[in-house]
Amino acid sequence: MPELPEVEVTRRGVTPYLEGQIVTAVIFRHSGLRWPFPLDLANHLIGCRVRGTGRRGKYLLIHFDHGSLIIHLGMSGNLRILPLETIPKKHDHFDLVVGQQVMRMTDPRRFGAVLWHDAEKGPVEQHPLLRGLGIEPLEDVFSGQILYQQTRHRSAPIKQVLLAGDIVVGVGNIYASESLFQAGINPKTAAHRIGLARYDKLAAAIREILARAIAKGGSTLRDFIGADGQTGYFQQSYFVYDRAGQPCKICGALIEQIKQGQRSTFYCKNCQK
DNA sequence: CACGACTCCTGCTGGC
DNA sequence: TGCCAGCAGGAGTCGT
Repeated sequence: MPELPEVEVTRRGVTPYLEGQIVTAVIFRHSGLRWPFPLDLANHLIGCRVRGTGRRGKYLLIHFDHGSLIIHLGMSGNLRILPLETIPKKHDHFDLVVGQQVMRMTDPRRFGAVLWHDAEKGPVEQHPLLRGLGIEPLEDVFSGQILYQQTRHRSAPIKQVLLAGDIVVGVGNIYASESLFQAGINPKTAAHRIGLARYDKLAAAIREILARAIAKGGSTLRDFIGADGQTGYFQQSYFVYDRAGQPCKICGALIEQIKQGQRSTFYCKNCQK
């Protein structure tokens, strides 16, 4: 269910239940997801106090004095806060028990991850998975100028450069199509052939679309489940994503669907040049 | 360095 | 109605 907005909404949802609380149990019900679980995690965490949470791209961070838990939700993961006695279901793989609540991770496709980063190895931002990540799209330093500078040697289509995450993080397959539509840029355009003015529009579009999705509580994803278990009302608010063959909401031309790097891209031939 | 193909896994949908 | 190929919101890794 990820995309940056859903991860951020999840982070905000679980934070009040975690912050300042003492971990009383850690339970794994599977040997691992994308990578093996840190099976000795209980030794690191039981009796320790959660200092706060954070996020880097689509990685959710739970900070302790001596290190950080790194959680990725993959394609199908979610975190929920549940009463202690809640019986786990088939794809519930990881529990972090804090006080009278359990933070439970569910992930049917198991593309997610749970990792431990020890503070002795330096700040968590230096973790191998986080080190190479691009800039945060909602921070002030993100701009069209950055996109322009960083793409001068990138001949790949702009859609794939956005998804790669090494220039800007958190723009997933849905919001990549949506932002390119809003900026009027054809997703097939080679990144180094796009000028500063168009990158200014793209940066603004990315920022606006992600911020709006967060404000709506991540409800723009069909099966997004928030930390409180609310499924959110799915609203058909996309301009192009998943609308192949339907009329463009701006010009009426039919929305095209193509494949780029094994992923579907949706765009309007007429509005995006 | 940059790019593109491949891969992990389960569940659901659409076409026959 | 039933079956099954194909596809799904991610992203690390490897070969070129």
